[in-house]
Amino acid sequence: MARQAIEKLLADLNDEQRRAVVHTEGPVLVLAGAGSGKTRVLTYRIAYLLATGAAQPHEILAMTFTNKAAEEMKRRVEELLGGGQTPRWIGTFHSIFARILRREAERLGFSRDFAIYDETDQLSVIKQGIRDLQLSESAVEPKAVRHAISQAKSVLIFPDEFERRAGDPWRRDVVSPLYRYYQRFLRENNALDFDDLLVNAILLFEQCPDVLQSYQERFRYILVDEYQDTNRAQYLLLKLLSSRHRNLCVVGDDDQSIYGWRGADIRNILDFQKDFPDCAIYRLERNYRSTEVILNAANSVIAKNKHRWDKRLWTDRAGGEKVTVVHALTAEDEARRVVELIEAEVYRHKRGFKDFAILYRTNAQSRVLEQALQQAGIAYEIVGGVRFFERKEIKDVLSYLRVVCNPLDTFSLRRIVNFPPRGIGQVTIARLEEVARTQGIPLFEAMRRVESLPEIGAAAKRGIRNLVETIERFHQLRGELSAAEIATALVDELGIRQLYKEAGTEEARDRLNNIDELLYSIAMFCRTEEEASLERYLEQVALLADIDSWDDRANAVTLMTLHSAKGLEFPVVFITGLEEGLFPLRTSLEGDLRELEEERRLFYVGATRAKEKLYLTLATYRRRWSTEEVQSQPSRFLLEIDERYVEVERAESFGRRGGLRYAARREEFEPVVRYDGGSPGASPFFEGRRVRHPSFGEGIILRVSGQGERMRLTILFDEFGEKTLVLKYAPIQPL
DNA sequence: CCTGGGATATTTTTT
DNA sequence: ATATCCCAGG
Repeated sequence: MARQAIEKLLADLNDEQRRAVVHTEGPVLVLAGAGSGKTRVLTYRIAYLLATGAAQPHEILAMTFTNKAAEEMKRRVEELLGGGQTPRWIGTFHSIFARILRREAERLGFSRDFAIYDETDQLSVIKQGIRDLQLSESAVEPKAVRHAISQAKSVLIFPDEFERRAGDPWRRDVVSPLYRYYQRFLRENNALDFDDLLVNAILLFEQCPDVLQSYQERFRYILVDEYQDTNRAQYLLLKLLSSRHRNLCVVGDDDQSIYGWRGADIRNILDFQKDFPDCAIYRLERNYRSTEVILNAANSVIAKNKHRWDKRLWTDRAGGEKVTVVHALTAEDEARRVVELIEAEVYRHKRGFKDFAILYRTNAQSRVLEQALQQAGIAYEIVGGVRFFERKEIKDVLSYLRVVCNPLDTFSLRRIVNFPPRGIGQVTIARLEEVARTQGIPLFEAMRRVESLPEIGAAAKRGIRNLVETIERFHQLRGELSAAEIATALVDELGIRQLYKEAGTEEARDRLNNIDELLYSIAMFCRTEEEASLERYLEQVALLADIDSWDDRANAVTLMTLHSAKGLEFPVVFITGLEEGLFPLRTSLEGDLRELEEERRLFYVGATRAKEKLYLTLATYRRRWSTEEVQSQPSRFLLEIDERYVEVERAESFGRRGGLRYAARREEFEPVVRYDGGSPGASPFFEGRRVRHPSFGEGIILRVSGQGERMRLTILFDEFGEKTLVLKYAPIQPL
């Protein structure tokens, strides 16, 4: 490409960015603060490598954290180079190695149709293991076991070693046998979980040096985004793949490491310098995103972390509006106030709804916010939460497709065996499983032999015969028809749409719509992908992140978790639920300091998403799941912000009457560091207050007794008369 | 032996 | 508020 074009490319960058881009040979570590243009460095680096002819598109491997980031990177490289030169190997660790494993599956002794198990699948396997191994069901927490197994895998500890190392009884007698069971189950079902995608890639490379060598040769340049969130297995993969050409460029920020609970290991940055002593280090410390006020406020909080490298982010966007802290009484008030503030911002600064993000620590917080936005008629989009692909009807169809691909997937098979209902109940399934176990064959094989099984009733036999026939027929068709054709024909033949249509309820209509949406998504996939097999579609779905399905062009307010917000930016950001116990989350306060520091980094990530205005909101009263109401103290993060950058709004009254009134006194936050101090503050429930109960309707409080969650209310209901209810158990709402 | 209704337990973040 | 579990009816 012309020298001119290359110079034009480099002209877009500042000095430090440019140095990081043109330093193409050898190991490079880029320490890039929030908003310092690290994605820019990566895309320009790829464009530079291609423009200078240093690399062909297929010789570049780029790892991102989400599929969306990968798409974005491809798009921007194309934009810079005018298309036709897009690297094919840009993606998440999981999708890249899933792809490599499909190519080489046979070398590891499983077939390339392997299923990818998500968390729900994993939990079901573990639950079954608890039953099969006759462990005490009440004493074992499946989630904890899943987590322990996942952690072990991410540092490459397999069942044998796990057993040897298991110190405490829980690991020795519970996790260890379950881990063994779990791995066997996955293998028998031709399935891999997320961790296996990485672990097996390592095993593949270790066992087949020729395979490793071919990929080492191929990938002359390797780039990694969000390096601070990689785990041990990912690090090893990078080391293996880059050892031939040693052109490995990683970009990260230790202050934005927020996936420690998933095995991300900050040591990866330290070890990078140890393993590549000749590595070049570039620091990007100029922030282009936020105002000085926002940046300094965020910096003052993150500075409280002990375990970090000192660095000083700066910006030339001097001044800016102060960060506004909004202290509401209840979560509902908080939501209403957020909506009011959005409306005011739209009016005052002529903003569009897509300029706003509302962030929270837990998905459960989204509901109240959603309701308030709905009432105000503001368009919004929720990222994550109840995921589309986790809805029952979607999982049903996907399970069918999975079984059609891979009949060994007993787990999906069991899910669909009686959907739509075909007269096969638990007893029949149990008997078939018994047959499978005693004969040492997969469940599907047992079902194929149903004719010769006297213990199965005639009606059930007919159902099973039917199911087996359908699956085998579609399994055959896989080669001839596209994924979309198979899915449509299958849904048709099973009468699933019919089923929901006949039900006629609101819920059934939703489900029907979701099915149609799924079929449409498969059709789109077939149109855009080169290799649009059913396997590839299922893989893509399994590896989808919440953020991947976010439509960033819609003019809507975005609601999402702080984790999902990583890497994004918005003119106006609300961080909600800033209460001790919620953010930072209670569990992080009980564990060691590192967990609290990770929460603080999460706060830092959230705050640095804002370009022009940051709001921090909290409520004194919040319901955790449907009934229990907790009273909380302001988050310590609020106290840690340098007060020069903050203004405070505190709601004094309960709302609507005359609007909220505010006092701007920071002392109101002064420290109550413990979460469950339980000082009796203002409760929303007092004599004379009108309230609503879902079954008794509206009423007025006559008497209040007790404190906190044991508070008892005597209420005179308009229609049901006088009743005494315990607040903890009754979903009573103030009006 | 299957089905459906009601009771019960369960929420941290996610590839 | 939702998914899973348990029991009674068909």
